[in-house]
Amino acid sequence: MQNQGIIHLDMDAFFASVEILDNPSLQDKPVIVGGSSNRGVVSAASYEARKFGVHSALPIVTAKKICPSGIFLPPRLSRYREISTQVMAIFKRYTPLVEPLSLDEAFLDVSNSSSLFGTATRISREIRHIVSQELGLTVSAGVACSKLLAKIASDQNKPDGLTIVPVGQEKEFLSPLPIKRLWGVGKKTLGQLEMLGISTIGDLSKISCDLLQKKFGEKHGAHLHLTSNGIDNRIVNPARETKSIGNEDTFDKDVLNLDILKKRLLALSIKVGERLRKEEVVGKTVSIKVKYYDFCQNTRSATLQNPTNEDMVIYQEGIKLLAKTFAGKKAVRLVGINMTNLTPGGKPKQGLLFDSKKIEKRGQLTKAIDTINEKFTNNGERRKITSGSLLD
DNA sequence: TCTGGGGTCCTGCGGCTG
DNA sequence: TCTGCAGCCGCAGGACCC
Repeated sequence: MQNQGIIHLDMDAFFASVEILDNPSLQDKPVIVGGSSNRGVVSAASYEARKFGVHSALPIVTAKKICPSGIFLPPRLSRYREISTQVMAIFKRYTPLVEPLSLDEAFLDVSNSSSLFGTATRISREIRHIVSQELGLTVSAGVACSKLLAKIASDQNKPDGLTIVPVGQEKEFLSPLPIKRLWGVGKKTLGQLEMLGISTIGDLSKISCDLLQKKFGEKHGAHLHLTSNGIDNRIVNPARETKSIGNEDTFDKDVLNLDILKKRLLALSIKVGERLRKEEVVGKTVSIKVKYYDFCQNTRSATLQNPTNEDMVIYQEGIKLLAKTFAGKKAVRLVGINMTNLTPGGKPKQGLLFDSKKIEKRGQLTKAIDTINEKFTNNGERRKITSGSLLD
């Protein structure tokens, strides 16, 4: 018999709840956290705002129309990160096996914690109580024998709910649920499944793995078959490595001017470089993303000879890639830059031997700039100074 | 409604290499 | 020397998640 030792914990309307926590006069008001410009979307909405139909990913413009009394606030990511660290620390009092999925949710494997703290159900009750007492926030929990079921369960009784999937009743729990509740079923897959006349997880579980693989590809098909049958053998992994680090920005107005695009790309390269150095990793593949006014998008990537975390190297490669897109010919809405192929290493690898002094100097300069920015930057989100050479 | 920003993973294609 | 093939890898795009 499988052990019912997996808990999924999910903070309720996290960003909005933190805003209310910091400003209690917002209590019971429709708080909407989202992008500062009218081009943004909703990141989080309080349950009061949800009564108006506001939900995450809804365009801000629409949210303002359907909820004119809404209190619209820009996101304060550094504050949310701070609270998230405190929440995760509470989780870790019960088990070292905590796998954060994002700032506001995590899986816990408490299979080996029962002698100290009792059953998974008891632990999840206790955690919810402590988070509420110590931080003033509510969290919903799901308890089951697998990550898949725990995650679906935590969503059953939101907000401030606890759902337990008893061992042996996994199929009964899953069968009547709509397929969109399944991890990996988004808009496209949902449409295709509906065309096959499938509406519940129970319906899907009756379809052969072969057919699903033909329709959705080998991996995705097999995944749908297994999960719809309640099979999920993934373990809780507390040490998941970051695979990529990137930043992107949407312009207030579509941009045709290449100089403006390059300047934004520079600012983004600096952000990415800073983050790589902070994480003490170097990246080997640079990718850029360009989204045009018509929402078509291009991605271009190139793999460097030597991995780097230097702003200038990232930027220069980004510029080369930008030249391979329609930027400058077609108005651009968004530009982004991303590093993948990450490996540990604080120092960028040297390219040519005779460049070693220059690289060392550049490294020292970059480090000094990072230190100054760390000291003086507000919220860690806006860089105050930069290396003049980067602007050449 | 008019569509962000941070990611992960997968698929398909084409080039390179043995 | 040329051709065909398989396997690998880089690249581009897409779907999905929060």
